[in-house]
Amino acid sequence: MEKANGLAVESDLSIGFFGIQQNKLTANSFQRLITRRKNAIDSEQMNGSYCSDKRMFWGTEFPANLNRREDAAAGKEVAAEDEVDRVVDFFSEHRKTARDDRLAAVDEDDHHVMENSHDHQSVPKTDPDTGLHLLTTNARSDQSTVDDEFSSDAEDKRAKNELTLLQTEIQTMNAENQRLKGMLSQVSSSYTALQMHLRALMQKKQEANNTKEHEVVQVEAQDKKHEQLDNILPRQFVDSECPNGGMAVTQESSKTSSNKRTLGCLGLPGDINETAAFNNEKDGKVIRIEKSSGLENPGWNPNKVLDLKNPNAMDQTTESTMKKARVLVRTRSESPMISDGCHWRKYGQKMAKGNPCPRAYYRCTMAVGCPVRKHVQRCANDRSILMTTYEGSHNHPLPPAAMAMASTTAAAANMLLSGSISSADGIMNPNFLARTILPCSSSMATISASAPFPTVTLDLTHQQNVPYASQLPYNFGSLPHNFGSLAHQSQLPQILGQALINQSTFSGPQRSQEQPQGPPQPPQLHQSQHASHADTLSAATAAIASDPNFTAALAAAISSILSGSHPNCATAAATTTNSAAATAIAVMGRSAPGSSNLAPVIGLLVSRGAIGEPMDLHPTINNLWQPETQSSRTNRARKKPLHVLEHSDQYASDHSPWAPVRERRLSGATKRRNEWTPNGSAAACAWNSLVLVLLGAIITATKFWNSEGFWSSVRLRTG
DNA sequence: CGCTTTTGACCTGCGC
DNA sequence: GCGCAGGTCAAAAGCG
Repeated sequence: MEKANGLAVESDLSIGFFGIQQNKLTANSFQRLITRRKNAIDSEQMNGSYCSDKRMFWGTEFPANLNRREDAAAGKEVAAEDEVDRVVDFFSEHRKTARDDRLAAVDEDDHHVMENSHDHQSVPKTDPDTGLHLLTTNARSDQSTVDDEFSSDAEDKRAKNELTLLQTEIQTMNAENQRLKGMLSQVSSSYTALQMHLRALMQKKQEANNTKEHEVVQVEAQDKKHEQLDNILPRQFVDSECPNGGMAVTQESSKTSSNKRTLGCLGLPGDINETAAFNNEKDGKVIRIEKSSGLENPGWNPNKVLDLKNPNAMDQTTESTMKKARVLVRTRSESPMISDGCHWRKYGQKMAKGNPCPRAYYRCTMAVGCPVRKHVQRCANDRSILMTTYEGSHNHPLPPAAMAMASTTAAAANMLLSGSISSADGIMNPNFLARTILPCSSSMATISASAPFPTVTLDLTHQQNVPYASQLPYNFGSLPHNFGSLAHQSQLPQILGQALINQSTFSGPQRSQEQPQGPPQPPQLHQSQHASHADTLSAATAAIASDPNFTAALAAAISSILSGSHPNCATAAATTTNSAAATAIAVMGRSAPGSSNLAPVIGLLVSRGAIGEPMDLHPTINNLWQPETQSSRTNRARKKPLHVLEHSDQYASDHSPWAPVRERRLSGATKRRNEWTPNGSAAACAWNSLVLVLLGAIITATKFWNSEGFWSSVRLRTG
């Protein structure tokens, strides 16, 4: 091996490949060269490759930006790597051809080198595909140096042109890849919103039509179907975590029937139960595909499509990706659990390594089969900090009180997921991510991504000055002090303003663009008035903080929306006399595109005690309000006939999958136990809700804000 | 008695 | 293959 211009090259063979011919050689030196070349080729054959380390080869012509190994280490995109692979294969093929030619030429040299050495001419071979000049016996060339240099320059230029074209193509494909990712993200968001809407509608319909007689008929029909299926299979499994439409795919160990696991849920429509089974010969397990009534599956998930040839592939990819995204909320709380508006059932507790405090595991019980889980643990270093980690997305309508946390965590998780997809290892630089997403949030919240699970951390522990119940009045009029801690962050208004700028769906009424210095005014709500948004947001912040009638006005506006007087936040904001309320509606209404825009505001109001519990506002949510507990689930299962249980646990409580979990009469003590908001910290929870709402807006906004600039910069840097 | 919480066993993935 | 750690299940204990 030799060094040339500081780059590692493999003797003169590589040089020959690039058309760099050598000078005239004497007979002796040529003989030595041939001997050396043959040794090199023999060595190459023993190693099984001409140039075992691609970096040596690429190092001469392809600088670091096409270095595969370094790209992988830097988190290069898969698509880009594929492209590089293609390039590598492309040139490897040509190198192989050139090598064969050279081997043949060297053999020939052995016979004729002595007598014909002076007469030999290099025989350039032109690749039919690329036009690259592949010289086979350049060492014997007696062409002039001038000709050599001319040929070398031409080949260099040609190779560089090829490289430029390839690099351009890679960049084009990267750009297209990002566009597709963006489209996928949008489709996913739209699907989620549509799914929620569909569930609400179906539930409404089910409530109207679901009579007892109908249920009995339905169960009998299901029994018949199951009897038929039981003839085919000794036992079937219906995964409770797949209450959605289509198929539930479970994997059953051949040794024990209790050892099953869900492979995924197939989004296949149809109303006839079907079951198929096939053996996975590799691990001796039986794969069962169960197709149940589409009407019985509220959470039908078209994202999950099973490839029968590779049943694990897509489902596991999607599922693992979604499951791995976590949102960690750090709060200061003395209560065992923060109030997030959802109902949870504790299903386990475990000592985690490195922390003397146990970790409690909870499962969302607001709907049967909801995949959302969380675990709660106190910080080892600071016991006053409660760390709540959320995982998964709710598959049911949420009460307004739960929307603040849910929308925030969902937005944060989506942000992380959409970003991590573009990196090879799925992990972003924590500091970079935090700085990019929340540049203003150093004292409010921080976001970080960490291994092994991509985790977004919403750190609310810096609000140490936020008074708890005893100090924080239930009046927004007291908010200036607290809100000011946010508002004094000079960048916050800009961020929120950017949120308005980047969310173009809002079409609120135009108002005066002039912002008087005196009493704060509502923000400019039209998207064309981008320039003033930062200022108007700043004014809005002050308006919310200073207006004592904010809550009442906001509640009135929301009531008008719910009663149908106003179809959306925009019109409600336009008609609300209270400027701060109009601002809040406008901001919140745009904070969660595609979802229930009012929900965060309602949740905020509920938590503030301004309006009643959500059942007073929304009949659909009311039906899902009662939590399920483990024992109720267990007992419900015990009391139901076996055939019902075998079909699905979820149907045991009610023959309709849309029906809520059976309500229970709770004793006073139980009710007290079920009070999620701990005594004395309700106001703190309300404050957290407010922060979470703002965080949701910020995260959602910056997701769009940075969708091009941020992620493309990451790609460019690694690409 | 009905319900919740506890807790040991079990499962699964990962690193060595 | 083994051990470890995180996560889950479900029987049993505890509570009102």
